[in-house]
Amino acid sequence: MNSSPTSPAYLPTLRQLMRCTQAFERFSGAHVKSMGLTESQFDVIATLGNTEGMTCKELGERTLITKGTLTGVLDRMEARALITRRADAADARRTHIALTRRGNLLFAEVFPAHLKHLQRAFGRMSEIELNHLRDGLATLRLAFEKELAQ
Amino acid sequence: MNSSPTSPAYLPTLRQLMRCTQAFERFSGAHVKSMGLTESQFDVIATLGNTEGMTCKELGERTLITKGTLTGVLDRMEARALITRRADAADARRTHIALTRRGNLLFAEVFPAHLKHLQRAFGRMSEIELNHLRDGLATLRLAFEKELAQ
DNA sequence: GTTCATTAGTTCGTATTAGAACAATTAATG
DNA sequence: CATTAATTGTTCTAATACGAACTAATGAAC
Repeated sequence: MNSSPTSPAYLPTLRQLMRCTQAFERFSGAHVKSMGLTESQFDVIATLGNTEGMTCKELGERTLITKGTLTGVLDRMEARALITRRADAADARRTHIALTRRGNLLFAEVFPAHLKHLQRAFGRMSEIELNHLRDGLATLRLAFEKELAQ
Repeated sequence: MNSSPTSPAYLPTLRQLMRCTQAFERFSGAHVKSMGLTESQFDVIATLGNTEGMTCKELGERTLITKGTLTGVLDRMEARALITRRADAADARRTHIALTRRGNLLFAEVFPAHLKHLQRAFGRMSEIELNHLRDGLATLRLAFEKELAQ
């Protein structure tokens, strides 16, 4: 049936990883978009909410957005007056990013609503199942990172 | 510490899902790129390899690339003479995509090499762990798709 | 204290990415 | 058969996405 020399046993897991992530992005993205934001923009707002703000570097690490991409995302959010860029007094290389008053209002509106939306899907799994899944994902992630480090 | 009304229990799982997928894409993408392909182009080659070819629709469903994106990916692969587009005789709406001789040579070269590369990371987990992870991911994916259908 | 290596952000080039609108074609229905 | 609905792929717009090169600024080493 399959001409390859026995398909690796890990392929179904990889396949589910990609399909699950894609399903999440469709499910989450559709809702976020209905609130006038992209997934990246929502991530930035969710990360900056309830904080004093942070540098681009830290924001990028938390949102998994690389710095080159982050510049453009922040440009558009700054144009919409959702965030501000402020030079760091102590270290002129750093830029401090924070939500504006308007950004905070949006955060308060969309963040709880989105958590509630996600809850509808995650609520279909038990906490035990979710914890097992979390651990399995963490193990696999470490495997990738260890191999990448070599 | 956290001003939100108790953070949902599913967030750590979601976090690991995104971080795991991103780690995979870095690990896989770096290797694929070293062979002169993008992740999407590799997916197309891997899907078309050892087949008679297929329509854009089927190719898109298997690779998880939406049709609007697929057109551009195929354009660039056609320009590199890796794939051909052939009109379907029975149904003029359909386009039949297949690897060229050159595409097949590339497939035979990069596909086994990439499976071997991935094996290094997945080999760090037992088959039992991988199967549990696969099942957990499948369950969560279904949860997203069911909610999306409503 | 000056040179060298690092770090933080921006800019740039190339390639996705999703979704909506579109054209061409086929199917379904009366 | 004619009209309508559904399907397939392309085109278009806006927004990522990544890495490499670049600039400005800080830190390290001597």
